[in-house]
Amino acid sequence: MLDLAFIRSHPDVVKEAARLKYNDIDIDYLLEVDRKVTSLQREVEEARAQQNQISKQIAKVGKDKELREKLIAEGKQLAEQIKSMEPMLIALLEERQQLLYLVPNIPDPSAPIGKDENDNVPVKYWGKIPTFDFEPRDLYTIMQNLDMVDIERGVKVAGARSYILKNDAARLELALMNFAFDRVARKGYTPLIVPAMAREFCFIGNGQFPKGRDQVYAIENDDTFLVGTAEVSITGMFKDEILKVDDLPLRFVAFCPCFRREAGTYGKDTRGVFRIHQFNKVEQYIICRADHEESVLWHEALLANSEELVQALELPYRVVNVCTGDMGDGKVGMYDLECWLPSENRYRETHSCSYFHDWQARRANIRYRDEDGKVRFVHTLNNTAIASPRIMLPLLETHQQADGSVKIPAALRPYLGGQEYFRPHEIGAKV
RNA sequence: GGAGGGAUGGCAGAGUGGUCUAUUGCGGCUGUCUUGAAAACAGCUGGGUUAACAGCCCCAGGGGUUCGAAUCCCUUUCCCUCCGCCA
Repeated sequence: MLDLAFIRSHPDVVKEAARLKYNDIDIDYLLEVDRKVTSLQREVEEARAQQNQISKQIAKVGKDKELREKLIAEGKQLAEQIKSMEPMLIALLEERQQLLYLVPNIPDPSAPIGKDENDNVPVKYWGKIPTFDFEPRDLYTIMQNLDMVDIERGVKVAGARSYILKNDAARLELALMNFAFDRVARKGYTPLIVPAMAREFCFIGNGQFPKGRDQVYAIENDDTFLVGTAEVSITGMFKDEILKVDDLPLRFVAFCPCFRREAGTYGKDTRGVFRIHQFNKVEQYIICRADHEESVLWHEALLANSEELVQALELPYRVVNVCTGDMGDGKVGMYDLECWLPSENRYRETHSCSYFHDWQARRANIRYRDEDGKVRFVHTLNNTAIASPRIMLPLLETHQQADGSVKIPAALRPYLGGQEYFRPHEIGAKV
């Protein structure tokens, strides 16, 4: 959410941002609604001020019955007048609020201008693209050979885009979570395990609602929804709080199961476990002072953290600067980290690193008192640390061996009891 | 799931229909005093709205009664105690 005062004074800047983000919000209409709100609000407030005056007089009047009756009649009339204006005012306020939720943030001038992921600009490449002296298998085949996954029974239990990780894949997922959790926590990020279900305000706060409502599972009979990322829960944690500037920045590394409906993706990435409804993720999240330079600094730091993780997993990757049309309404800037996927002979997204300035903070009303005692909205940022099974695609494909086994990167071995290779049923059994 | 009790400003805690539309204490800030600090004393000390304010709004959220609601009524949420169930 942007500052309404900013939209009023810079409508053209906001319109341009909406254009760059392919967002069809009608700013002129918003401003028209806003004008109606302020004029009606003034009328109501003036009537209320009068009413308050009369109430005070009534309290003081004492014995004079005649005067008392007269004042009560006046008060009654004002009460009715206010009552008649209020429904319209409430409706207008609500309409303005809903429109405000749809106004995108202003992208940073450094963000590439473009429509979709094809316009994202690679800014960094790391690692050597692997070559194989055998015919490399794709993830699904590797997992089948190692008896790591049961798609059919997953679908039987939970429907399309569901899966069951078994044997070494199940162990690998936990190891990956632990690996990322440990490594980021050691940098001073506070480890959290946050709720996977959250109330509506959390989703409005992080920007998932109202626009992305169709991507979220609602829990019947309860006012909660399943989160698609820990970011939702963490934003909700600090709703309506005023933080101390000395406590900033708050840095978190959070584990949480994630749920996504993936509505409208039928036929996309249907094979295997690339695009699924439920997965596990360790997320990085930062709340810092309202300062652009500081936001940018942390944005780079978050990216560097993820790069270190991926480097430790010995996975070639590239970083792309995400273009305006692909980055989402709330974001000022966004990097995607994409790992090389041998089976597709291209890079695919495994991490997403964003900064928001105060766009989320305004929605969730998260503020801090700065050194001068002034209350300001915080800045928020987040980035994936590791998401699985998505990361298994590059991991298992890149490190596969001619004999069908998979070599485990050294950095991950401590989390797998020192194991060096995944081989069929070395641990676990056929089901 | 059942029964009961609660929710007030950073914290504690008064206030059960209007006479200052939030008493007071703690904490915090400033000043006096002091070489400095402590103590003592004095003053200040929530958020929002608005171009701004002496205006208006906020006593968990929403609705109602009333000329007037922190206060009365309904409702939702959350917390606490007890019972039941339970990993």
